[in-house]
Amino acid sequence: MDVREQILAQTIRHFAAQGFDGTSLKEIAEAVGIRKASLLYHFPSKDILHRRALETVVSHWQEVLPNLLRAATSGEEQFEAVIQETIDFFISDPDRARLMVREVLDRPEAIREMLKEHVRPWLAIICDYIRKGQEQGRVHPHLDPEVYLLHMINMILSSLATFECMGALIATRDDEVDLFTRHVRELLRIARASMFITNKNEPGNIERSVQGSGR
Amino acid sequence: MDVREQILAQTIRHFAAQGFDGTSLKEIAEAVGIRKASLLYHFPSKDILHRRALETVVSHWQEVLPNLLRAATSGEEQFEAVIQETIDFFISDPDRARLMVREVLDRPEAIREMLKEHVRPWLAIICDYIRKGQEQGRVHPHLDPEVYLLHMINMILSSLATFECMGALIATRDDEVDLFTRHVRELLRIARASMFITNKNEPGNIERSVQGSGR
DNA sequence: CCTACCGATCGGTAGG
DNA sequence: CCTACCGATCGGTAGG
Repeated sequence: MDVREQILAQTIRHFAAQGFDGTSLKEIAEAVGIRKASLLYHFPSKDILHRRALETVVSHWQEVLPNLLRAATSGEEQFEAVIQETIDFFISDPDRARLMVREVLDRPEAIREMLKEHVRPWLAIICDYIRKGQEQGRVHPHLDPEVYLLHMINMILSSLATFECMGALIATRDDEVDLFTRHVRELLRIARASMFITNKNEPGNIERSVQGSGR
Repeated sequence: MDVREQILAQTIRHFAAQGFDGTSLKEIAEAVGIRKASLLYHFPSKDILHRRALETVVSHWQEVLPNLLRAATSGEEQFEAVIQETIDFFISDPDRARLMVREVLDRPEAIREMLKEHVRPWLAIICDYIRKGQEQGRVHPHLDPEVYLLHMINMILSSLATFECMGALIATRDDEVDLFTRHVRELLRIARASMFITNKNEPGNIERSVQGSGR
């Protein structure tokens, strides 16, 4: 891995843990093993470094997104596959979720414009499928598709961003299931139960997400 | 309102919007209309100011919490009253939600200990009522009580903290219902539909929350 | 509650 | 990729 990539990786790590204002260029440089002035040769300002770090996360996401949408073109299993893929993406590196939540809090206007331009069109497509499900009587008639999806995105992002801390509220049980697996399982159950009209409400298969985390 | 209260109010505002590291004592002092050195007479360090600001929010919450629990002592309506009260508390000042989410990201270990000591005992009480509901067949048998509550707390907190930004993803409709009302309505619907075994899935009455926001 | 001031650290530049 | 350095701002103190 070349220096530029190392800088970006450490930037994401540090910004996710301490935020933009809480991280100095010196910290990042030393985590890479160079001097601050050398870092500023690769990225001429802290703002530009910040922008490039965000682009790294967002572009990874935009590579995955088309696959999600292909899976979302029909019924119940496909919908769950989308939720599962989204969860997997952020499980594979929780710093992505933390960075995005911080960004929403720190620069709401900039993210607003980004969402409008790059996320809302994709959301509209999924909403159409949800409305079809409502016409077919498979999806709860009172569900508000746009707002439902917003809540799911928000729940996935922030529950993974805060799990390490908020998990302290969950009591350990005597069975073999670890906290994180229960967390993801319940997340999927809530998404499913609040969407579909059905009697079956089993936990379902989430083996992939468990393998995806390294817990 | 005396100076000390003004300082705390402006501290909560600024920390919520820009975070601890992104806010200087000079900014807070000038928002109150005094000099930085005068602020440091009332609160001898930035860390102490931070602690007092947090205590202000948490103690407000702890005044409200017993009322919630009293409402939570039985059936379906009571449960919804608790969710509604929690939502109302954070709607009445969204900075509370933003500050708490930031705190979880910035100081996870400190918050972890706080949650274990002050929140987990209350949660255990609510969990018992959920388990009773499961025995009576009113609550989904696969629901994981602790984890479910964690997701609800997280969803309420972070959806209100990020609504102003994330709301950009919701398309405006032609009817009379504004975005924020739809947001809270869907939040309640998800909480209800993922918990109770029932056919009725109406939006329900959320007039209080709409009045509580000043939108 | 103020003015005046402190050392430390910040992001960034010059020059090699 | 480095050393050496810049002005600005930070949290905090002295003294009144």
